[in-house]
Amino acid sequence: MPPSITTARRAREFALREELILKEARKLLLKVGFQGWNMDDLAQAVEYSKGTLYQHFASKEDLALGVVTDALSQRATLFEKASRFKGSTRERIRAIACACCEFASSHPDYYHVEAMLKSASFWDKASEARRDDHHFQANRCWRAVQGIIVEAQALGEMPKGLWSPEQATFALIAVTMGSHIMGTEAGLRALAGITDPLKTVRLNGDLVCDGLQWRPLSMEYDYDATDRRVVVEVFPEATWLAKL
Amino acid sequence: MPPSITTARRAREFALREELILKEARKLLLKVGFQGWNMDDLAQAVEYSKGTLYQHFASKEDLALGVVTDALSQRATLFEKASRFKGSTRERIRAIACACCEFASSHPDYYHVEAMLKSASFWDKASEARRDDHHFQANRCWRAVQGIIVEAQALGEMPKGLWSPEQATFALIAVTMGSHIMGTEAGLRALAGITDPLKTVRLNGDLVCDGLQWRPLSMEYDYDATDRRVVVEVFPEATWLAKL
DNA sequence: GGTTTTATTGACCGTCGGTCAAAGCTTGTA
DNA sequence: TACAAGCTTTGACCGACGGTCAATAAAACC
Repeated sequence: MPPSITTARRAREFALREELILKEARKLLLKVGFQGWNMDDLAQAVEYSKGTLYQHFASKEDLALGVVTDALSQRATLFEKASRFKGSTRERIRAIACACCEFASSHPDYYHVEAMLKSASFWDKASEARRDDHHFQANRCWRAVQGIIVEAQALGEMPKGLWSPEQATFALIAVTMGSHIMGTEAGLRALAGITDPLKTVRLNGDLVCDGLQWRPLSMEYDYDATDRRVVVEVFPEATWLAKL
Repeated sequence: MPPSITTARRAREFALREELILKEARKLLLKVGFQGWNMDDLAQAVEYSKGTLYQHFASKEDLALGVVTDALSQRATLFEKASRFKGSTRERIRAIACACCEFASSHPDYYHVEAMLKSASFWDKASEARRDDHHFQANRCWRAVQGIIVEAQALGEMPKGLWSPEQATFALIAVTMGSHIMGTEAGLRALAGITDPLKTVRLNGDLVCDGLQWRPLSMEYDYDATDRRVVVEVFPEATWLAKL
C-alpha cells in the first residue's frame, strides 16, 4: 500500500501530542518529583487515556527519561549559544557556566532526576531509542565545553600536557553537577553560609579553572563583569541574576 | 512502675534486630537499587514479618535513609581517622580523599541514593529522628574537612581572605560528590577516557585545591606518594588501590 | 495458674504501573 | 449513502507493592 495522504498529518499530530504529554509530565515531575507522580494524574492532565500514553512511552521511567532528555536538549542549545560568546576562552567557559545557571533556574529539579537516572534499574526500563537520544544530547553539552578547552590549549591560555582536554572537561562537568546538587540542600547551604547557590556554582567552576591554570586566573580578571556582559549579549531575557 | 530488669535486655535485642534489618536492607539496596527492592523480600530475608519491620521504620524511605545514614556514619569515621594522618594539611586532605575512595569502593551505590535523598518527596517521608541523625553524620564529615582547611589558613598554607573555610569546604565536597556520580556512568567514562574513576576523584580534588592555592600545589609535590603512605599507615586493609 | 501487658504476625486494603479486549473512528469501496 | 476493513483510543481490569491492624502468641506479673 502506498503511503496515504493522511500519513504525514497523522505523524504530525502524534508528535504534537507527544510534546503535550512531555510538557505536562514536566510540570508534574517538577512539582511532586518522580516518586509522588503517577500516570493516572498525567492522563487526566493531558486529557487522554492511560493507554494512549503507553503508545508514546514504554514505561514511566521511559517517560521520565523523555522529560529529562527534552530538558537536556534545551541545556545543550543554551551551551552552544553561550560557547559563541565573544571573549577569551575562559570568558566563553564562563558564559557556559552562566548558561548552566540560567538552565538550572528554570529547571529546579533537573539535577536530582539526572542523578537518579544513573542508577541501573532506572536506565534499563527506558527504550533504547530514548537512551540514544539522551546520550546524543549529553554529547552536545560535552562537546561545547571540550571545544573551548581544546582551543584554550591551542592558544596557550591553558597549559598543554598537564591535563588532557577530556580530563579537564570531566572535572568541570563534575564540579558543576556536584555544586548544583549540593546547593539544593538547605542544611548544607546553611552550613556553608551560601545565600546564592548559583553564584557558588560559578565560583566552584572558577576554582577548577584556576587549578587548570587557565589564564587569566580569577584573581587576574573580573569574571563577575563577564557575567553581566553574558546576560546582556547572550541571555537578555534571563531571570536568574536580574539583580546583579 | 520502676523499670523492669528485662527492659535493658529488650532494648539491646531491639537494637540488634535493627542492625540486622539494616544489614540485609543494605545488601538488597545495593543489589537491586531503591526502585526494585520491596519490603516483603526484606521481611523474608531477615526472617521477621513485615509488621515488625514497621516497628523499627516509619516507611520504606525511612529505612532507606537508615541504610544511607549508617553508611554515612562509617564514612565519617573514615574521614576522622584520615584527618589524623601525619603530614602537611594538603596531605591530610588527600588522606580524606583516600578515605572517600575507600568508602566508595565498598559502597558502590551510595552516592546515587544520597543524591536521591535530596529530593523533597523522599526526605519528608522519613522520621525526624532519622533526619537528625543523618544531619549529624553529615556534619561529622563536614567538620573533618573544614577543620583541616581552617588549620591550613592559620598555618599560611592556604591564603586567607580569598575564600572562606566554608566556601572551600563546600567546593571540595561538591567536586568529590560530582566526580563520584559522573564516574559511575560508563558512557561518560568512555568519553573522558577514564579507566580508574577513583583516581579521577582524587585528581579533581587536586584541581580544586590548586585553585584554592593550597601549598604545596600538585605540581610541586607527589601526592601519589601520599596515597601510598596513607594506604600503609591509615588503611592497611584497603582493597581499592592494592595495585598502586 | 491465671491475668494483664506487650510483641508479632500475616491477611487485608488502597494505590499505582501496565495490559488488552472492546468500542469508536477513519478510510476505502461500491 | 451504505457497508466493510483497518487503525486508534479507551478504561476496566490485573498483579505487585507499601502500609495497617485485628487476632494471636509470648512475656511479665501477681
